[in-house]
Amino acid sequence: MPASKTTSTRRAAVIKALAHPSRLLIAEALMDGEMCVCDLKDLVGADLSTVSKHLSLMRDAGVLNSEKRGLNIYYSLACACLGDFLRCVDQLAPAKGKCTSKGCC
Amino acid sequence: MPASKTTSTRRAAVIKALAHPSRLLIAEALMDGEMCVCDLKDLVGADLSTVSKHLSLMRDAGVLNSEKRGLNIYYSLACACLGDFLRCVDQLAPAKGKCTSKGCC
DNA sequence: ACTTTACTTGGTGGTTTCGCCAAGTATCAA
DNA sequence: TTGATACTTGGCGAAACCACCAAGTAAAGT
Repeated sequence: MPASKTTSTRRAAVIKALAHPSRLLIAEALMDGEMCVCDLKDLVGADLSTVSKHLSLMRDAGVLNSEKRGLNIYYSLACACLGDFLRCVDQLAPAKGKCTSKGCC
Repeated sequence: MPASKTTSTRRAAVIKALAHPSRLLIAEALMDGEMCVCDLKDLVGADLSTVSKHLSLMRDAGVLNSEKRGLNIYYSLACACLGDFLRCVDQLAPAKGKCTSKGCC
């Protein structure tokens, strides 16, 4: 069945939440487990408010969950499937050449 | 191993190429096989120049291939992995609720 | 109550993206 | 070679995005 326009729009909103270097870096880091905002700030190296806005955006898109414990707010991946997602991305943007890795295309 | 900033930037560039409703719609349509620009124009419902620019962007990002045959230029997916990619996206943005489908999370 | 720490929200200016129109290129047919 | 079709490229205004600063909120310690 062909995808409808509304389906594509909904999916694109999720993809957009990952389509920024800092946001993707955050998501990749969270694959190893939850982190608080201050740790992610150090990772990204941007202003705290900037990181916070990235995190809110990703949470609103459904990519992240957040939980407050004491003074800290811990963010975690909403879904463990990010690895498959990135495997596809890396096939599309190989370091060199075109889809030469095993099992690709 | 943790992802580096340059890795995230390279990946984000690919993801960005799919992070737009019209571009994603195009990619989804091409899962069923190649199409020429004029067919994709009808699918998207935008100006021909707009569609052409979306296609160029996706090709430059490595998502699409293009081949000229006669007057037409046929675009096709560069990688068959898009299905896995979208499966993950749909888990992140379920129509309702949170990751309730089988095999998710 | 006051301070500190951790984070969010509002605002702002600079950059990027987006979609259309107009003009250009390339291929094929007559 | 003239014309038609298929697509690309340049340019422009409108909208969205991004990163910082400043100010606000919330929990915990003193």
